[in-house]
Amino acid sequence: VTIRSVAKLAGVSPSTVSHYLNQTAPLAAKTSRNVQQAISVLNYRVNLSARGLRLQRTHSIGLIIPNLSTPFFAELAAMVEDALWQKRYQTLLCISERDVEREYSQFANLRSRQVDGILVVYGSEHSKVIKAARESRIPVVFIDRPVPGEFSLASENYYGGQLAARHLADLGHIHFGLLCGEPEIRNVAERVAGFLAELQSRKIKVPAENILRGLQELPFGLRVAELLDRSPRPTAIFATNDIVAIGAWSKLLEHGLRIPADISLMGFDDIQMSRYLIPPLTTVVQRGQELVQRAVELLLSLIASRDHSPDRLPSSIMVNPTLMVRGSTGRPK
Amino acid sequence: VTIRSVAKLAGVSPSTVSHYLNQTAPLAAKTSRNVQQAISVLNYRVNLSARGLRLQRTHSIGLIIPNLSTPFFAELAAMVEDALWQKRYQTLLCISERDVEREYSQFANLRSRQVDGILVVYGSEHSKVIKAARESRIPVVFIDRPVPGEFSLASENYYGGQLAARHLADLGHIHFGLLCGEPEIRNVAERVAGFLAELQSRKIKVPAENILRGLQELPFGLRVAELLDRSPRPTAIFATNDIVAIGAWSKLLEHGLRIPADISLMGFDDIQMSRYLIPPLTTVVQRGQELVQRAVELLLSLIASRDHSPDRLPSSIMVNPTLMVRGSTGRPK
DNA sequence: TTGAAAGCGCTAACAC
DNA sequence: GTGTTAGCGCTTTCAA
Repeated sequence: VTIRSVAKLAGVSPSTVSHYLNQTAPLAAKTSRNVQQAISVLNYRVNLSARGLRLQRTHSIGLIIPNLSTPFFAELAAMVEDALWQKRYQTLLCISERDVEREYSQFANLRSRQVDGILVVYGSEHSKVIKAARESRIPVVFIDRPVPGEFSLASENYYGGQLAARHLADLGHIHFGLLCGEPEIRNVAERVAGFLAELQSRKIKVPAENILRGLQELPFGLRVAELLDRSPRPTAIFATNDIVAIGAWSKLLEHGLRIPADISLMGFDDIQMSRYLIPPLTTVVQRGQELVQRAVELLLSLIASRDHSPDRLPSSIMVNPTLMVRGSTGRPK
Repeated sequence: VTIRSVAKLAGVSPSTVSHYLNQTAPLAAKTSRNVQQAISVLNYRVNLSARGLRLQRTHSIGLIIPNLSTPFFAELAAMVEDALWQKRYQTLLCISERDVEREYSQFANLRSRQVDGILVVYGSEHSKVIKAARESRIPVVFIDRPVPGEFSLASENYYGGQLAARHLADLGHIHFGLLCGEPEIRNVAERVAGFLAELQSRKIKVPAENILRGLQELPFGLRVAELLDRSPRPTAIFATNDIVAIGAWSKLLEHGLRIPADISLMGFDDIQMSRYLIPPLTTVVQRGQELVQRAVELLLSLIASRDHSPDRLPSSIMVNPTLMVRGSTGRPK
């Protein structure tokens, strides 16, 4: 059932139906009614594939994201879908698994599908998508990391690391343990750098053996046990994301330690779950909602202005994280 | 850059380029080379929007899912994206938030976009999507609940509830507490029914006051504290999903109870996180990977056979859950 | 082995 | 106010 069949039934031309659909010309009341009738009789629905071809606009956006098993990413994805749905855009989901090749071919595929724009939470510093974005004329906005020369939004991770250190040091902690995700991930590296820099400015050193490295996933947090053997034993643990902190939390409880009486624990991200642990997790809040909101607005405005205005200059927007003090941190004994 | 420009540069006709692209006719080696060259010079990529219009096949699938904040759903969504990507299909993501109207308009929108098929994890027993699916000719497969008269895959939740009860009763438990999600969600109701039926067959009664009801989300699990006041105090707790069990787990630890020495705890789903708690959670495994794998295969085969074969008869495939005994359950004191 | 031509369903000048 | 027509980029007979 096409626009033609509707036109035929209503006794008008296809273009009249189109005008009715898009309110692109005033119709006689009677004509309007006839068309409306025909549409509902036939249960007609516009073919967006055809419209997309004609308009060179599909009203769809590609989202490339490393995974959904990291709660922070799942939350981002959901916020993106919601923001786009509000604007009547369809989300095309691509999970890259941080695989550079996969990510790249997903990008190419999205372009082939004529999406109006692409949102990318990229997976690796060696992403080929940046170059691809630069070479194509399609609007792309990067989320979660600053990308020089491209439109991007990211959290100021270094500052977030500083916030964490400041909070713990202000409480009086001197002996620290760190659970660091992959140092190749720049966000992680910056959180750690900010954390250590803040401590250094207070003349506090963290011994190298107190800095553990592993994947940014829950099981890595279990390795916190290793830090308990150090002497002096750390009185505060900083994990580079919440999910690792949750792993640590679980292990610490198992060891019979009380949080925060015996040991303080901090994370980074503020995923939903962090609020509900007992004690709830003190963390550095990445303002995901703001990141997504602004990214979507930016992307849609780039799309809107694409044909009309001259090229806007790319810029990286940095969103400052904030400190959320909950129950998992306190003064050292 | 279109197929025309490629044709022009290569000195052939558009149809020849098309034949090259789709290997739908043998080309002279030399022609092939020319076309190949022109394609790479112009960096041509086929416009899938146009191809979709022409072929009446977009190689895209819609996925409607209640949310991504429930880890089980996030895992399902990721598995769907992956399975479809393997088959070179694009996933169009729609999050319904269990909102009947939203879900319905997402379904309609997906149809307008000419997706080849739709996968729906539906949000409510009053979903309008079932009716819509029945009235449209588009292949639809429901996941997570059986839908009479439609293609669907679901876990045998009643049996899963029985498995849980059997395990706990076999360990010698007599006094139980239940944390039940929304009873309007049929899956939940069936898990509970199976659980209670199995106990009843063993002449074990669960007092009504030991059955708490709430949302299937983590904070509800915290209410497990209420069950600790009952006398006799329950020695085993069954939650209708893992995330609620995790909430309970956290609260129980806070109360200084040892799991499973003082109290046993079971969940349902087997989300990734359950493996990493300490102690790891004994749970009923919903085989999400199998659900998704079979759903995708079914959907694609429906799509493939749509024009050729006669209509296949819809059927509900029930996947039996399995028991995963981990550390959170043991004999009562 | 290649090309001409029609058409997928829609929109938008432009004419009436 | 409404209709005619061309064309978005592609595939696919059918003919050469």
